[in-house]
Amino acid sequence: LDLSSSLPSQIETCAQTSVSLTTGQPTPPTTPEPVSAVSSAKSSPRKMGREKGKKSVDRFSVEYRQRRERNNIAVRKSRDKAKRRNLEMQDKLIELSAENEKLHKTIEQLTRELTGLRDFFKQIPSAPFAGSESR
Amino acid sequence: LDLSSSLPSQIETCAQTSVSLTTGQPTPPTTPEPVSAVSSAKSSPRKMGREKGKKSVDRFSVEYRQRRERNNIAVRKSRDKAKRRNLEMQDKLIELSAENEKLHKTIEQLTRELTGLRDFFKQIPSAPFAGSESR
DNA sequence: TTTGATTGCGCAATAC
DNA sequence: GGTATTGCGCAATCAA
Repeated sequence: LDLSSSLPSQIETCAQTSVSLTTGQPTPPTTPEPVSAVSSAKSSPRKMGREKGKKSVDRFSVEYRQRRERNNIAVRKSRDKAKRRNLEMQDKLIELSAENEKLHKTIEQLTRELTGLRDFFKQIPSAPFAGSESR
Repeated sequence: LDLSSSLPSQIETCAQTSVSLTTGQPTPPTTPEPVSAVSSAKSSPRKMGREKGKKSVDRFSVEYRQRRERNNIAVRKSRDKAKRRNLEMQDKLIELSAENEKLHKTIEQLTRELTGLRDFFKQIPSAPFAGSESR
């Protein structure tokens, strides 16, 4: 089973990305804290058209960082949840499979008993039974 | 669950961690080709300590970009695979649950038949049966 | 050592 | 305006 779906996507390069944070950490494996220092104004909800107009989100504003941080938490939470769900699903699958097998065996056994009993019935000459209990 | 309402951006955005933007684009919704020009040497496998020493991986070298691109593809592939697996697991779960229910019903039915047959047996006076097939 | 596969993580878009 | 999901790229790590 192998389906190598390789789509010729050459786009999406997104250069730039000098991750290093302002702190200078080139690649901190564990340090989601880029900058604690306030680098730019933010208390002015409106009017920011000044200075580099654009709809830039000003990645250094406190609000921005707070929003990011909150989202990061939400993301983490959501992913943990999904992961847990999948794990539970996996367990359930195993559990159900086992029960299923057991059920099949039980049915086999019951069928065997029923067949035996019926054969026994038919075998008896002194029993003019011809009825069929059900189905 | 609705995910086909609007997919305006075919190409993703960039904007990674803080600073950078060598290209100047802060968060362009469409930036397939940020930099096509080779910005730094890459034909020298060793010796790069000069120039901003550091163990920086030189994020602009061609090799780096190639490795990144490969990995991105691998990541995409891996995630699609995982997603597919979970989806299949979900389907399987539903399927198994249904079968399970059916099996339970079947067992109930068989048990009923068996019981009926046995009762019928016991009811017969002209039959000195005392055996118990099994279990 | 190199390369594909996984995984944790943050970003941004978007669903809710 | 706020959280929850989702796709994506990066980097670390695993596994061949």
